[in-house]
Amino acid sequence: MLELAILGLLKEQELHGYELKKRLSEMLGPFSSVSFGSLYPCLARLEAAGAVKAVEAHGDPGPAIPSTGALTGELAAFRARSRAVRGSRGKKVYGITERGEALFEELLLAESQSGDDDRAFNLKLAFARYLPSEARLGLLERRRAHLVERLAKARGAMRARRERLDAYSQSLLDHGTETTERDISWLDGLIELEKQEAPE
Amino acid sequence: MLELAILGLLKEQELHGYELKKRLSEMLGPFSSVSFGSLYPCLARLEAAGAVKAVEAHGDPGPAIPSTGALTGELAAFRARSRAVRGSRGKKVYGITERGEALFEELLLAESQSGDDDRAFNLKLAFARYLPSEARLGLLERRRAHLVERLAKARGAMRARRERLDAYSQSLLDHGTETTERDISWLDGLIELEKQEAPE
DNA sequence: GTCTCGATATATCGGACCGATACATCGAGG
DNA sequence: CCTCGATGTATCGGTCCGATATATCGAGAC
Repeated sequence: MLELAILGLLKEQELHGYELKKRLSEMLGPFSSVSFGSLYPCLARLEAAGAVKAVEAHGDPGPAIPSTGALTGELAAFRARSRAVRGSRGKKVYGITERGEALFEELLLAESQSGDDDRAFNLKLAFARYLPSEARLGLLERRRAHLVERLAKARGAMRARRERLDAYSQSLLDHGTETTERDISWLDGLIELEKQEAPE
Repeated sequence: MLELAILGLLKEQELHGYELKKRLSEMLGPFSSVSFGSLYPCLARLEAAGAVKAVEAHGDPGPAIPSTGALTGELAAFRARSRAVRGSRGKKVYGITERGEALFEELLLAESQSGDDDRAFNLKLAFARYLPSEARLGLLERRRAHLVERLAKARGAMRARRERLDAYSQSLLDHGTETTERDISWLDGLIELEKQEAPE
């Protein structure tokens, strides 16, 4: 799912990894932030897949690299190759390719059958402006259905086992249930808005 | 953190993997449930570390295994070895050891500097009855401080960048903020209760 | 009686993501 | 000049996950 986030941000603007992480954190809140240990490998994957591409670092091209001591010809050549694509502070600025745009669409539309459902939904909603209205509505309603199911299962479990749980676990479960209810109300608000804006 | 959950459940009762998963799901709600792909390797780790131990499967010892066709001596010997520790349906029932009890205490007290903070807190709260009152209060107040900090950071980011975000992202962030506020209120309730029960 | 189906049960595999860590450069301030 | 903190890229080991394979058991169909 990180792919989706990166591609979505690069759609608007060319960025390097570090900046990408900052944008991501402010987009999804300081919770659920992304680590470099995921980000850089993911960028490498996307580059290998031809979905993003390191672009010429615009702005100041940086000083000549102060070659520290004697460099073998090999290393000097490598640095020369890097220089074309790295900015002043060794930045590698990435841009999205056409393949990347296509991949973005695909990921955004995909029924997230896999995994991390909360994270995936939040991410998709953050890029919902790229979806046609009916797909947006579908996303919201699928999410709502999911939460309603969750809630039903939680209530069932509570009815069956309440007496076996101590006060802390009960409070935890109650709070979780309440949070899910509020999530559903919030979704209802968004769905309402969505329908108003596309009535027919 | 899965270790903590497993040890906590085995503290109360000897269980096998499948049952462990069910208990875990009902303890933490149907969200944030644990997969077998984590559970079994984790049980193996704990067994290797001497924190849990496969115990004699009580109840019916199961029928003689209907050895399907010809078995090599190797395989027959292996099955014989397993038989001692597996119940009727091939169940492997685990119990906690003294090392496991010690590990549980350690994990429960540990300042969860690492990782998955939400999950870790929920888990610890679910086992809070094993903590002395002041440690419980510490857990709650550390969590509260964490959320307050989160909230401050989120608000700061919002003030700075609100105009750059579309309506969907804004709604997402607002909802997240509100949820965090409610989490804090909930914690305040728990802290209040805790203080009433141990006033001096 | 036997056949099939769903629940019970254990286990492994590849992959995503994380925290820790290492390393280098830059700018501000002492 | 020098150190310190922010910027910046990258890798490593490990945890957890979903998918999948495999096998047994009990209930109900027929």
